[in-house]
Amino acid sequence: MTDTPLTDSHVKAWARALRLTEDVRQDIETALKSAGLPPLLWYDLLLELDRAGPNGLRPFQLQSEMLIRQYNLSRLLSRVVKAGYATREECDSDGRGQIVRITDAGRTVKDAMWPIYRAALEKSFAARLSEADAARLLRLLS
Amino acid sequence: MTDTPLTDSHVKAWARALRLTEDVRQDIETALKSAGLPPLLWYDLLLELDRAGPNGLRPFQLQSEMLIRQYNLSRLLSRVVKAGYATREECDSDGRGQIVRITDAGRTVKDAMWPIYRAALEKSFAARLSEADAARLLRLLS
DNA sequence: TCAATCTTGATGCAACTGCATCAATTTGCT
DNA sequence: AGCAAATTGATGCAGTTGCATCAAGATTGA
Repeated sequence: MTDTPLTDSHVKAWARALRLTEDVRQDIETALKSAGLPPLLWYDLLLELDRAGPNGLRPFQLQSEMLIRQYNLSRLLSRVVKAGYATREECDSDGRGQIVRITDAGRTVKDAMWPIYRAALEKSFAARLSEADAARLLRLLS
Repeated sequence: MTDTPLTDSHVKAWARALRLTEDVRQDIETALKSAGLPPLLWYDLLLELDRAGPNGLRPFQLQSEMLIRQYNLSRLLSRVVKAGYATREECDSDGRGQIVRITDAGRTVKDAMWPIYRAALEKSFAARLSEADAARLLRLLS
């Protein structure tokens, strides 16, 4: 089963990548928090919901888009809905299911988050990686 | 202050990198858990302690090695010490401080974690990245 | 048809994290 | 020396996550 054996380069690259993403992510969370905005996870959710448009999404669809566990999404949705950034409605075609849609307030907050997110990315991520390197990185991970 | 402006490549590369590391990390955690072993964070700690040798390390030194908050390390240490994988002793030269050392049991568990960690890395990380790409990635992030 | 199985989503409980703050030194300044 | 400031580490509380499990509706198949 080991088509691609694990090499020393893999291990070292993994360690670096983990370090970097943890670090950058932390910087982003800190920036969002000190701007009085919700955490990064909410941004991902609102982004998906906004992209989905007026038809909304079923939670299980969100689950596969975002890297998140079912029970975790369930509770995240509770919080986000409670905050007024999304709505949960019953699903006509499936009695078990729901349809989740972003609200105007949700769109507003998402849009407010992006400049902060972006600035943090610039300071924390772009500062360590030239544009050329970012392009290479993107190619590597595609 | 924006030496390196944030480009579209940066943003996309960031999204990919975050996705990848989250995904791989999750696979590793799952593998460790189903092997009845402690989480990844413990491995990092035990690795640092083992590297430090018999002199051990001060918590604040561990803090700067690992990406972890002070209060978080404090409690992680409590758990790891309670599990018998490390010891906390008073520090002679600094009455506030402690010295943390790995125990034999800690070394044993660390060594038991590595094959699982490694196998998960192989399946989850190496499977998506050739050795050449891993080497490129490492170079990019160095 | 209708019972077994699968899918969708929620929740009680325990563990973990973030935040604010505290206590006990140690260090630095005058 | 003596006191303010900084460093080191712990902890109460609230919020979040993981795990196991549950409930309710869909689907499959004899």
